[in-house]
Amino acid sequence: MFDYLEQQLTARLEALGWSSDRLQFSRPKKKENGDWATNVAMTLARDLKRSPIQIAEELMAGWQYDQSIVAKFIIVQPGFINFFQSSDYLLTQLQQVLDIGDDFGKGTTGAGKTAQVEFVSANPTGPLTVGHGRQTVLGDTLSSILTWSGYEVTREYYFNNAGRQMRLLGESLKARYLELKGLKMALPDGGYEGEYLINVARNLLADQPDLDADSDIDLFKSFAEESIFAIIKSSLDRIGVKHDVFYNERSLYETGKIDEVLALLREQGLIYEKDGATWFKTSELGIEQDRVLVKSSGEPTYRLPDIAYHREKIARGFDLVVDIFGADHIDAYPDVLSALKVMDLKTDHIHVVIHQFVTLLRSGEVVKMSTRKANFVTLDELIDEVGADVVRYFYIMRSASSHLNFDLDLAKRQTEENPVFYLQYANARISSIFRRAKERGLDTNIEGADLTLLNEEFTIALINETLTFPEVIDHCLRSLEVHHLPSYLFELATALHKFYTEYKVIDLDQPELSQARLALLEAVQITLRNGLRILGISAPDHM
RNA sequence: GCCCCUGUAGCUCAGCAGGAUAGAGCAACGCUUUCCUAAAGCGUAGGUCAGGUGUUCGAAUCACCUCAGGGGUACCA
Repeated sequence: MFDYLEQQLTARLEALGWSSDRLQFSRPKKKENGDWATNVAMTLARDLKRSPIQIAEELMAGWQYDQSIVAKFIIVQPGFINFFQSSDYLLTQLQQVLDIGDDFGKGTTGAGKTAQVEFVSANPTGPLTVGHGRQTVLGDTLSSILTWSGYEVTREYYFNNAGRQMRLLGESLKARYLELKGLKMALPDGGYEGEYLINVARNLLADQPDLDADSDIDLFKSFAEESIFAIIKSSLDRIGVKHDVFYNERSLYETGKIDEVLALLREQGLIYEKDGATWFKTSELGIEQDRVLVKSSGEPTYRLPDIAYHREKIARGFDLVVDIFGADHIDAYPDVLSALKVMDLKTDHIHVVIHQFVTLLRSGEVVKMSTRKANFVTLDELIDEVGADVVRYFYIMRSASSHLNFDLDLAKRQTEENPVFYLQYANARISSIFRRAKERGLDTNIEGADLTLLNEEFTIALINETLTFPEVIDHCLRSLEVHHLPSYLFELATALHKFYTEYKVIDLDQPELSQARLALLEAVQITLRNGLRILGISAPDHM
């Protein structure tokens, strides 16, 4: 209908010699204002120096519209033109949902295109925390939206298993290991104090009991890395996330990509040495101060491999690249982009989604989180407490740019009034009605149902809500914000519950009407299931 | 100091490609179950959209300023 209106109105504007540049349509909030509206008459009023109402009337005078799409249109103060869809159109759309089924809502925006989503990317120094969890679910859900829109998506995890932090980790494990053998040894300065490392040390002791203070640190380091990666991957698995590529930063050194970047930047005269370190002259690129790329110790800072990695992302030819970062990484992003631009690379297709922090509340107190300190809450613990479905929903129900308050007590206490269960219940309710309908001997085959019987107020509302699904997916895609989807599904569930209380689906005296209503419920269930599938939340048939 | 995010109902937050009377959940109060799952539905109450100025026919939405909270501003990642 949108396409039809746009094409029709554009033609009419042009016929009158008026500009169609500012033609736009919106969905009115109130149903008395129709299904689609345009404000074009008001935006033209200034240029044409006439009243919006007059303009609208002249524009629409004598319009012969397709009655299988548009039922009527009205011109109202202060100058809106409101369009009402025909019931033919509505029911045709509904029939299409039934025909398309599991594919309802899929878009073609990304057809034939590739996308890469980088998320989590936590180094293997500790279990995933509640903070990582947000990024995990955000990235995974966004990936699903992209897949749903036709993209071929690569979910990627970038990690670094070398450098100062990993060395500290190895030393921390060594200290824990020796501690278990009764040898008092202090953790290194700034070392990892978390309990999980004691467990890793226990496993190492069981595996290799003969290590001592003189043993090679690399041994501890690699054992720690393997153990912790196993923990991380198990958390990801529990929450239903699977990465396609684990990209090791080290490979950038081995293939010489790091040196290439340095050479390219040097060619541009943007590299200099000072105090034994190698500096990137970011001050020439509009950034406040210069940055160190290689420390005086010879080790690069994280910026250099980040630049090389993103150069590789571009070289790998993705049509769309999305980085999901926590707010603490916000500073690196402009450096990386400016470096890429200096190297004459196109960066328009690289998008960065920055999510704000998760504040965890327990008993009304803010829980401080730090991987290196002992007191943090892991994603695993969170899943243990509230379950994977609830965790996934809570993480994406808010926009990424909002600070997220995750109240553990509330999440646990409220399990029965949780929005997740509200959605799942809507789905289960439909399944239940179908089961009951069969028991009562109704024909639950919806083929050939007479949809024209669906004409009551809340029925129409439910159909409209169902048909909005593709627009919601599109909105998520354009904004790279996934929280619109859970909001929408919640509204759809509300419309369903409302419908359920108003009308009886199973009515043995009116089998045709029952069949038509079952057909509608089928369409609603298709939509709920498709939506929940994207969110990675289960859709049980019983509650 | 500078950069990013945020400020909307008691609480948690949607809405922010400018549109018509600003929404939801929770909390509060009241109502609905001989009938397809009440994990539901309906109603009442609750707002100077942080404050100010500007742009516009029209601003919660855009611009600028101020205030408040969070994050960053490392030869940590």
